[in-house]
Amino acid sequence: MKDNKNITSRDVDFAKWYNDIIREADLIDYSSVKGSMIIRPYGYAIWESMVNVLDKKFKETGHVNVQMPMFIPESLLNVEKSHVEGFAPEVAWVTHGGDNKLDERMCVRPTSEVLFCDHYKKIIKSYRDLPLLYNQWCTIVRWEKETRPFLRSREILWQEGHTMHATELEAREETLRMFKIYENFQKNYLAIPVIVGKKSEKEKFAGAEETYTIEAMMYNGVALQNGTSHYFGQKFTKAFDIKFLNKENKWEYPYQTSWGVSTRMIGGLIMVHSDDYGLVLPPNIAPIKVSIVPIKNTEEVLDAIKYFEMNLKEQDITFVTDMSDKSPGFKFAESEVKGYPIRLEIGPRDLFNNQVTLVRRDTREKIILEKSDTINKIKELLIEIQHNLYNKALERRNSMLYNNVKTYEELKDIAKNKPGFALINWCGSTECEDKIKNELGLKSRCMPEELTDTDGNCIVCGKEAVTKIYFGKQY
RNA sequence: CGAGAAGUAGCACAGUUUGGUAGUGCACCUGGUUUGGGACCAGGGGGUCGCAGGUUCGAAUCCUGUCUUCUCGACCA
Repeated sequence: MKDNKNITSRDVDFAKWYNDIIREADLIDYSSVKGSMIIRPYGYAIWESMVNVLDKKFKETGHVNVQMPMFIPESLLNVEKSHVEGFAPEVAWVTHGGDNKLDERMCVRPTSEVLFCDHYKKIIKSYRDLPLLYNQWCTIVRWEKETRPFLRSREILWQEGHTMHATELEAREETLRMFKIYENFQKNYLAIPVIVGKKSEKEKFAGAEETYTIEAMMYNGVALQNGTSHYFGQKFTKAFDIKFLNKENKWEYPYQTSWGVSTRMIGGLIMVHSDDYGLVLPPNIAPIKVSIVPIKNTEEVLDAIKYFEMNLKEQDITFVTDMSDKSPGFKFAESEVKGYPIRLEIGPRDLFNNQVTLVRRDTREKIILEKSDTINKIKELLIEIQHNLYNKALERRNSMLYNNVKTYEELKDIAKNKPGFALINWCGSTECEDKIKNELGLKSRCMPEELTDTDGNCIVCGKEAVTKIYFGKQY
């Protein structure tokens, strides 16, 4: 069996492979606006699958959905200084309404902290109004210079949670609670092993006191920031003069968080699991779990298909049946391109023996089994494929993790010859961080909480290290 | 935003050097034969050659501008 003839091999040209997968699986189309992609039905179905899981988890933790305006008047964006400095270079401005120039220009939201604050200022009066746990599903715009499908676009489809709390402790707990939900989601649903931790001062969100990040490693060792959760303290609430009366009848500024994930996760999903035959989707997130392929349209085959369709429906297992007049070989290839976790081949030869052929997408192994065992085997396999994909990704990631880097020379060698993440001792200074970036092209990923104990000095300047931190190339 | 490459049918590309009626493969439609790893035969449809100017009797082809895509960098959460 040969590789898919329309897909460049992953090991030959990773970037081209990535674009080929997206095209062949019908995930997106390019639009006439740079970096503003058209998400096609199958791509959107993957996003919907993510939305369904996350939205449920948000609601379980007490959050409610709202919809804010998409425009931000310039004066509103300017309220919090470090925030506007971070985002101003990449916002799109609306200057006209029809032919009339606006008195005040407005940007298209690059993120909605200030919109929420503007609203919260009006509705927060008492400690009884807190906590306020809002989320919105929406698109935002950031005028990126270089764009890539899913990984970096100008228009971004995402979710942003914005919450207000009476105490610092509550807000910090919220930041970590949502961070944990993201982490578990990526592990358990996307089957992506992630490295989590705090961002450095230099890399944190504009306006945040602390940024927690989920860092995923792609097949080629490059990092993808796949979600963030921010603790703001009272920075914005003071800037916006948002106050509430506490139980002692005294004015206080509430504490704030925000957190978000985007369709970038689809890019991560592709670059972690997919192969030269096409997309590979973990069963827990795949919109369609089983593809049914009739080998020949005989009466027995059609009857068997009806039987399986009925049973799958009963078990709530999503499926597609390819009844087109394409040849079986075409249908096999097609269901591999689409990444359906399990393929059920039904032909006269198997049926004659009361059997069917099952093919798992992750290993492409063919399994022949009794017709009556099929549904149970499918249920079993969906779980096994999920685990296998995670374990394979974990093994691969660990093979590109360098946790024992002691010198700058070693780091240099990794930057040049070994794709992946390197964990180093760091003094905490932006100077040393910049030096690594400028000389080696690596950016800091995060400081993992459980690995903060240092065992030496900063490998850049030799001063006492205050933490361990991962560095790597990023998308 | 800098350097480089590309844009011709849904996809992949030839044609551009040397200006002269738009091509190939796959995909698509119709009919038939097929069907266990991308079927075969016959017939058919589809492109103002990214867009806008210019040069010319005549532009896919030459010139200018612009947009989009890709690669590498810079920027960027």
